[in-house]
Amino acid sequence: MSMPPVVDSVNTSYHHGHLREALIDAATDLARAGGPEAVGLRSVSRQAGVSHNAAYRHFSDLNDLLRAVCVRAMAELATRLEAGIDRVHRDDPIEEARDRLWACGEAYLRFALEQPGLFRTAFAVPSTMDNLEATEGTSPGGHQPYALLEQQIARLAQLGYVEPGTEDTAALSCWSTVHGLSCLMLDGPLRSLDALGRDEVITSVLNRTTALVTER
Amino acid sequence: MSMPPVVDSVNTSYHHGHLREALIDAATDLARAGGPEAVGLRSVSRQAGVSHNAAYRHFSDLNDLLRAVCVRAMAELATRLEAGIDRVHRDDPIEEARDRLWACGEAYLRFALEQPGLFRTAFAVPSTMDNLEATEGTSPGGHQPYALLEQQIARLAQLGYVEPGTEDTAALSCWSTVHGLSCLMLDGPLRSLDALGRDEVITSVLNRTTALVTER
DNA sequence: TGTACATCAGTGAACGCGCGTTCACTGATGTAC
DNA sequence: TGTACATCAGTGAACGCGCGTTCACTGATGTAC
Repeated sequence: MSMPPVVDSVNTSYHHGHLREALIDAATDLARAGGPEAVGLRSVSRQAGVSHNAAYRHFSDLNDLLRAVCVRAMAELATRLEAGIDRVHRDDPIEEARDRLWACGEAYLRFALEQPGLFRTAFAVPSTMDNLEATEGTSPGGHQPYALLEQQIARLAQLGYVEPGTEDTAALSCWSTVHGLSCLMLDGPLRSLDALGRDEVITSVLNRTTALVTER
Repeated sequence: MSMPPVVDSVNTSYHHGHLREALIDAATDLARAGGPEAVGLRSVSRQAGVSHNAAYRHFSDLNDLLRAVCVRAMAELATRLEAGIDRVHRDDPIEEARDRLWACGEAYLRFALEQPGLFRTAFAVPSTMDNLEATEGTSPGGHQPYALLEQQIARLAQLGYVEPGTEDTAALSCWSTVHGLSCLMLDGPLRSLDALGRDEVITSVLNRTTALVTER
């Protein structure tokens, strides 16, 4: 039951020791560079410097590996959101709550633009055809990013700036807007915008969206 | 210069006559069923009942074919939006304009849910790495769906229900929201919602979004 | 403490698949004289 | 009107690729006695 030895340098021994984690790391690198399409059992094994069959000791098949990478990517997005939120401190609690909602949306968009591969991977959860029970895991509540958004909305509701009973709709609307703008700028018709145009669009849409939530 | 003969029944002759259109039709069928990933030169040729090389007489390569299918899918989306908008007639012009914006969004979401394959295909325009000039075609203005949305916003502005100068932001926000909700329900964390839950979410988010535009 | 053995975690060869693309070809069509 | 010929639009075989997966294997580890 003892932990396998930790080897920081390149492991040349037959037994790897941390292959599962190493494979997810490698898959994340590939996803970062090329999106979920770049994640394959062979490509990942190659990236990890291991024979293409070793992965089967740790994942039942490709989808199993993909799921793990999606979870990792989603967690990375959540970390970014949290960092963006925690950076905001204001004397006025109302101002703080509003700016934190804003920062949450901005971090989401920045992550999408700076890490398009990972962003797409986070949402490329393999279809659940072969794994019915996994359906439960796809409810919005289970997603850390959504939970963070809900917290900001809840805080605003607490301060009386969101009509009671409309928190869910407010959160879903915000999420939709920010997610949609991300998609439009990544793959969609807004993809050809330059950095300046992007910033303008981001600012104006975020202002408009948070204004909807906070003023009333 | 005469047009090739129109053959309605299955064409058994060596020369097809309308192969280009037939290939796009076949590709659209495949995209409808399986999304853009299902569109390949071989699969499409097979679907069209033609040897896998014939496509090269009409398309320079796979991306060329894919682009044609994207255009077709986007046009089909636009047709749906137009139908949804044109169905709305009210005595009060303000009510009409607001309901038309609502209908526009609803048609967008319905198309995404009813034709997920085509919807994803519409936005899966091949990357422009190999075709620099195509970049110009990806500005939002060139998209029929966006143009239709802009018309509704412009009408509301004309009636004094959108602050002058904010039309662009309003349109982009609406588009982002509706597009984002589509993505979240198709591939994303909202995919496991049942029909009833979807309808609730759609209604509440659309109400909220159009209210933002029209009341003020 | 030493040894036999089960178990685990890797390796490497092989299978079959569908793909995009290229090649030489052939059947059909249209045109010049 | 008839014929020769260029052009066009298909065919079918072949190449090379990367993929997921299976198989028999082997080196390393841990455990029972």
